[in-house]
Amino acid sequence: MGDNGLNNADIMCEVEDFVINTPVGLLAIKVTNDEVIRIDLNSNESITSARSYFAKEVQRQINCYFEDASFKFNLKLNAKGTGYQRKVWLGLQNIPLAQTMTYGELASKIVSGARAVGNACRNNPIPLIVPCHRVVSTSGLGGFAGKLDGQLIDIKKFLLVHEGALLI
DNA sequence: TGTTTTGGGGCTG
DNA sequence: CAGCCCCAAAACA
Repeated sequence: MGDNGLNNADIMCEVEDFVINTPVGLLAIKVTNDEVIRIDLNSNESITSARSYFAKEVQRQINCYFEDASFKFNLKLNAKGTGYQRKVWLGLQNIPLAQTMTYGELASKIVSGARAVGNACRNNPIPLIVPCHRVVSTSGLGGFAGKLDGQLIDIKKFLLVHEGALLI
């Protein structure tokens, strides 16, 4: 890491943005040549096509997931965050399909606190693939993408139903 | 229900 | 560095 806070990779890699349509609305996706950097839910941008080979592959895998929730993503991810955040995000990826865990349960696994886990989940730059939707509150669904209710929570609910972790 | 405790992160000075 | 505020929680009465 240099003084300007950038890795060499940040300088060298070209970034491609594209927007796809999914059952949970438009997703704005940001990739480099070989890594997923970010996924934004509820994008307001219009649909744009994936250009690079890698971008097309990301689009293909996301379509596969919406077709069949048991599809396993095989994509290189580059989620930028603090050490703690990365630890939480790693924990998220270890929650099996169709299962949920409470913020407190995940916290005890990594020797932390429930609210701290929630904070890190809120800052997850790659929702969907890093499955923060599988973490719920003891007294309900908890939040999603920084929101406690509304459209985003409907998406969280949809994903859990899609995966079979939640009855309709 | 409401109140209290909680653990990281980010901001400010 | 310290102090302060922000939260997608949880425990408890």
